[in-house]
Amino acid sequence: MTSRRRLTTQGAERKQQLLDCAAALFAERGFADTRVIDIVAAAGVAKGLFYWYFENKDAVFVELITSTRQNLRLAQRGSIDRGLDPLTQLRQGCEASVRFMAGHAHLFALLQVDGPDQRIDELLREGTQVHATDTATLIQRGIAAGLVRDEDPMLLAYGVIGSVTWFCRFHRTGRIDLSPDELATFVGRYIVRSVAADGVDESATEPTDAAVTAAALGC
Amino acid sequence: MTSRRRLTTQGAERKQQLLDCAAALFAERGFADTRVIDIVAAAGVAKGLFYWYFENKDAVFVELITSTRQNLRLAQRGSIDRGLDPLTQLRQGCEASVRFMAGHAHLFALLQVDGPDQRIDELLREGTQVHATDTATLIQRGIAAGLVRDEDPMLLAYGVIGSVTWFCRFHRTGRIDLSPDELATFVGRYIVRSVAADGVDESATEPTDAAVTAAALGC
DNA sequence: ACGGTCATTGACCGGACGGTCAAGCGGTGC
DNA sequence: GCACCGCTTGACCGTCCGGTCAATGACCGT
Repeated sequence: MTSRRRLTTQGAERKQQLLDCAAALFAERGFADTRVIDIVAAAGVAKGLFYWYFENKDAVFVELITSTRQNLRLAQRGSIDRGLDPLTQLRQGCEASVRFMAGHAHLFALLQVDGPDQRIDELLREGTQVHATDTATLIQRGIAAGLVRDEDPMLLAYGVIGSVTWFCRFHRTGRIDLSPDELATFVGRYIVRSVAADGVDESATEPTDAAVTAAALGC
Repeated sequence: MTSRRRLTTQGAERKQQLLDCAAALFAERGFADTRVIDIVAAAGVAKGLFYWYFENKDAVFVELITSTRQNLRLAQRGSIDRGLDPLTQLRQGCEASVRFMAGHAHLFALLQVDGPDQRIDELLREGTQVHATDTATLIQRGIAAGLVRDEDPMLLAYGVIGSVTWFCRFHRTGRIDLSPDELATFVGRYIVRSVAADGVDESATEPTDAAVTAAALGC
C-alpha cells in the first residue's frame, strides 16, 4: 500500500520531483516509451524509491492527469467573469484553456494521449465529459439569451472542445507560430463565430485582459 | 527483407486477413496492448507467419494508417463537386470525413492515436499536415470569393479539422447518438458557420446527397 | 520424379522492464 | 545510547513478448 503514507517535507518534495520528471518524459516520448528507470534516472535516485512514492507506473500517470485536469478547471473558473454574458464567458474559458496550455504544455499533452490501458482511458474520457458538460451549460445559457444558435448544446460543446484542443495541439508541436496571447485571442474569436447566433459577434465583449488570466493561472 | 515479396492470391488474402485482424485489435485495445500473438490467434495462424508478411509489428501499423489516410482522401475527393463554390466544397469534404468515419470507425480511430514511437508519430503528423494543407487551400479560395472570413487559412483549417475529428471521436465512442447522416449534416453546418464570412451561411448550398457520398465511399 | 518457390508451423531465444526486497542511512524523541 | 521511522539503495527475479529459424507442406512447371 503506497496510499496514505506520511511524508516529511523532504518526502513531498521528492515525490513532486518524480512527478515532474515523469511528466516531462511522458510528454516527450509517451507513456509506453518511458521506463520507470528513465524517470528515476532523470531525478537522480534509485529505482526502488519510485515504489516508495507510487504504487506502480500507472499510478503516477493517473496522478498527473487528475491534477492537471483539476488545475485546468480552476484556471478556467478563475478567468471567467460571471457578471458577463454567457457567450463572453465561453470565450474567456477557451482563452484560459489556451493560456493554460501554453504554460503547461507538457502536462496538457497528457490529457490528449490515448491511455496505456482501458482504465486510464476511461479516466481521461470522464474528464473530457465533465469539461464538455461545463461547456454545454454555458452554451445552454447562451441560447436562452439569444446569443448562441439554437442547436443541441452538447454537440456544440463537442465542436468547441475539439477545435480548442487541436489549436493547442498544433501550437504545442510548433505548427502554429503565434504567441500564446495571440493564439488565445484568435481561438476566442473563432469559438464565438462557431456558435454565435445570427447577427451576434462583435457584441461579445473584447477578449479577457491577458494579465488577469495570467494571474489566475500562476504560470 | 519482407519488402517486395511476391505474393500469390492466397498470400494476398492472408495478408489482408492479418491486416483486418490487426486493425480490429488495435482499435479495440490500442497498439501497445495488442500482442503479435493476439493478431495471429485472431486470424487462426501461427506466429511465424506474421513475419512472412510484415517486417515487424510497427510495419503493420504503418501500412494501416497510410492506406486509411489514402482512402479517406479519395473519399473526400470523390464527394467534392468541383463545380460548386469553395465553401460548399469544404462542407462536402467535412461531410465525407464524417461518413467515412462511420463506415470505417476502427480504422479511423488509428489516425488519432498517439503513435507507439517517434517515427510513427511523425507519419501521423505528416498525414494530418497534408490534410490541413488541402483544407487550407479550399479556405483560401473561399476567402478570395468572399465566402470565408479573411483570417489565416491554415489556422482556420486547424480549427475545422479539430472539430470534425472530435465530432467523429465522440460519435465513435458512443457519446453522440445520431445516425452518420444526421451527424454529417450537423457537422457540415457547424463548419460552415465556423469559417463563413459575415452574412454568408445559407448561401452555401444544401448538404451533399447522402447517396452520392455513400457511393464514393463504397461502404 | 524433381527442383523451385510460396506458405506455414511452433519451439525457442534473448533481452527488456516492472516490480520486490533486505539492508543501510540519518534524523528525532526519549 | 537506543529505538523508531521516513527515506534510499541497487541487486535480483520472473515474466512477457518481439523476433528467429529449421523443418515441413502444398502447389506448379518441366
